[in-house]
Formats: sequence, C-alpha cells, structure tokens
Amino acid sequence: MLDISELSRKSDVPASKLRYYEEVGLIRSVGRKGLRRVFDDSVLPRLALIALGQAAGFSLAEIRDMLGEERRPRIDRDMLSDKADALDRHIQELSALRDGLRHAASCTAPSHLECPTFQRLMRIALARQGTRERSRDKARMTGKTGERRRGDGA
Amino acid sequence: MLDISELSRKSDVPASKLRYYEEVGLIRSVGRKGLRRVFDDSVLPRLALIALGQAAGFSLAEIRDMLGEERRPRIDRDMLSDKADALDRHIQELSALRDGLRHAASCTAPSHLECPTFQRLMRIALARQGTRERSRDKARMTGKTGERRRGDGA
DNA sequence: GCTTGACTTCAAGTTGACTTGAAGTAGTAG
DNA sequence: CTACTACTTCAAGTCAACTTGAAGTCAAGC
Repeated sequence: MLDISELSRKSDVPASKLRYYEEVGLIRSVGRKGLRRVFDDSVLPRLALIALGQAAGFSLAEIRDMLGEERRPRIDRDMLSDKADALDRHIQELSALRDGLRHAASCTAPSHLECPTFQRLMRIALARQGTRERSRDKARMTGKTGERRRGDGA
Repeated sequence: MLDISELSRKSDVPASKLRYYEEVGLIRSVGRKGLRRVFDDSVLPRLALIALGQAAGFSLAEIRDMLGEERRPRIDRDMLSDKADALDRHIQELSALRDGLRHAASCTAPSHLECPTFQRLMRIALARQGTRERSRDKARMTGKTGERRRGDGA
C-alpha cells in the first residue's frame, strides 16, 4: 500500500502524471486515506507496461484497451494478436530505418540520397509502409475516455 | 516540377502539411510560379524519409537535423550513428513488447500479469528501459525551428 | 476581360499528453 | 490544539504537429 509520493518515487513517474492516469482510467487507486489516494503494488508493473506501450507508439487509449480496465482481466486475445502483428510490422520498418542510418553513417558516397545501397534500404522500408495503408489513421480512436473533459467548462 | 496539389497527390501528404513542412524547414520549394509553390521531384523521397523518421519516433526537429537543411548535404555521421544505436535499443524494447503481447494472446493463465512467462518477458523489457535512463528527456530539443512562431502573437 | 477555382497567407483552433498554479483539506509532529 | 506540509481538486497553460477558415491573388478558360 503506497501513497502517491511513494508510488511516484518507486516508479519515477511524477505525481501529476499518476493523477492524470487515474483520471483517464489507466490506473486505479485502491481507496483513500482521508483525501489521499492509496495505491497497491500492482500498479508498478502496470505503469511499466504503460511506459512500454508508449515507447511502442500506442496512444493511452489503446494502451488502456490492451491492459483492460484493471478489474476486467479478460482481454481480447485477437486484438492483442493484431497489436502484436502491427508492432512487428512497425519493428520491420524501424529496422530498415536503422540500417539506413547505419549505412548513411559509414557510406562514403557524396550524398547518400544518391547512394544505391541507401536507396535500396529506403525502398524496402517504404514498400512496407505502403503495405500498411495508413493504418495509423484508425489509431485515433473514438474518445471514450470515460469521465474527463471537465477542463473546458467556461 | 510539381505544384503543391500534384505533390500532395503523389506523396499522399495533404497540402497543408506540405506548407507546414516548408514553413518549419523540412522541405523546400524550388521557386514560385506566381504565388504558387513549385517543387521538384527530390522532395518525394525526402517526404518518405520524414514519414519514416516519424514512424521511428523522432520529432520533426530531430528529423530536420538528420536530413540536413537540403543544401547542406554533409550531415554528422556520428550523430547518425548515435541515432541508429538509439533506434536499435528502441527496437529491442519493442520486440520484447511484441513478444509479451504475442504471449499474452496465447497464454491460458488466468491473468497474464500472473503468468511467469509474461512476467519474465516484461522484466527483460523493463530492464532495458532502466538502462536508457530517461534518454527521452533529452529528445525535447531546444526549439531552433529557424523562423516560425508567428501564430502566437496576441 | 471577366469569372472561376486552385492556390496563397496568416491567425486561430484542435488533439493528446501532460504540467502548473491557486485554493482548499487533512493526517501528524510538537 | 495549532501548524505544517503533503496531499487534494479544478481550471488553465503548454507543446508538437497539424488542420481549418477567412480573406486575398492570380493564371486560365470562356
């Protein structure tokens, strides 16, 4: 059982962020001690997963969907699998980009836009990109942030 | 030689975005025909690189640094190499996340936060994360958007 | 030579993910 | 019991990366 500052210290996540995450339903406190939130240890791994999901380029809404709403542990395995596939494609692209950068760093061609190796690597990366057909347009998601939108009253 | 709508069509990038990219110095038009911008074909691969860079999680400012300011093709090879290394670490994390998702999708444990395999995968991912020590705090960059900041006058 | 419509500029709006600040409250140390 | 301080809420601010809208311009077709 942790209060917000202990959780903040242990997770290296600012308290304001923790409150925000609770507000949008990414984490939950197990109760209050007076006014103060009380968290339990299970939010630590959860916060780590959130950070990881963000690093993977998922929005908080997507991450919330992936993790489930804390007390609904049964999460959609097909969706998870789809996310994994999408992530894998993303990884392929990034790998191509990494190789491109790596090559550009060592290549002695006058301008690497003219270097055939670089061009080939980029073609590979871009071909993949075309394959996905703007899949990130669908990532915008239809709000569904539960509560929220209070900061726009007046 | 393309006008903005042709470029938009060929690149599948909205004209507003192209103007924005020009404004912030990511691309350049070769001139004007009357008021209208004229681009040459070299911006097409450049736009593709920009998209790729974004997919890799770089900010537009970082991408601009990586690509150079169009007429300064000599770009810093050490920096490129550092970016490649950073990207590679990122890829490792994403791979761990992908494996975690993949496993979660097929795992029959009651809740995969309790599944030992999942926990192990996450530990690996998180260990890596600790290694980087908040490197993304440095990614904020010191503005340096050249011109810009006009839309916030009053 | 006038209308049309795709371009232009510039300001302002939007979205996601937060942070900051003011004003209030409550467990704890003295 | 009072003070202190770390918490609380809520509104508003910020930042990147764009988009939207209003008002203007200009080459082309009729």
